[in-house]
Amino acid sequence: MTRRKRYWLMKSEPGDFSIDDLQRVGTEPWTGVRNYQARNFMRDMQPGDGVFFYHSNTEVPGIYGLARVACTAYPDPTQFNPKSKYFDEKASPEEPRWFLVDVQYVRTLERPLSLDAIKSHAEDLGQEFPLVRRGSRLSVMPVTPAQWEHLLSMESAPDDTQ
DNA sequence: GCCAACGTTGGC
DNA sequence: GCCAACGTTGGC
Repeated sequence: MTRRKRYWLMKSEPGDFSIDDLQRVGTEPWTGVRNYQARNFMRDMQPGDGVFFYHSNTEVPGIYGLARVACTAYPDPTQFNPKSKYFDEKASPEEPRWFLVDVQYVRTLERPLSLDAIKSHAEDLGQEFPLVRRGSRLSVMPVTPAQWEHLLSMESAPDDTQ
């Protein structure tokens, strides 16, 4: 069963785990997502899907790199570990609550796409793009092929906002 | 560090 | 099932 490649944006605090960390390790299980909507998106992912790696909670928030989904979703092991800060006492291996995918490094952007720059293209990206919607805290979100192309083109075509 | 926006929890 | 309280996210 194949389907067309999809695209996603995944947020991480660089102090926690940055694109440089991903480059170092190559592939990383995306642990710790504890939001149902974000979890559902991860369950929709398929190997090969494209990922924008977004740095949040940092001096210049924005897209810093590209990654790819490395596997289909499986239970997040941290939910079963009482010592983990992501432990969930209501989850069990028989009935896991939280799922994740492995994310594989592709490349670091030569010029990061700052949130400011992305916002300045909100018109082209469409109002439904969660990242530029006010108050959106979603840490995993879908990106349409058109949005993916547009954001990538911004990397090579710096404009007014840079 | 502040705080607005949002999701979750739990009393009723 | 409502909704107030609380905790978290994340830009600024």
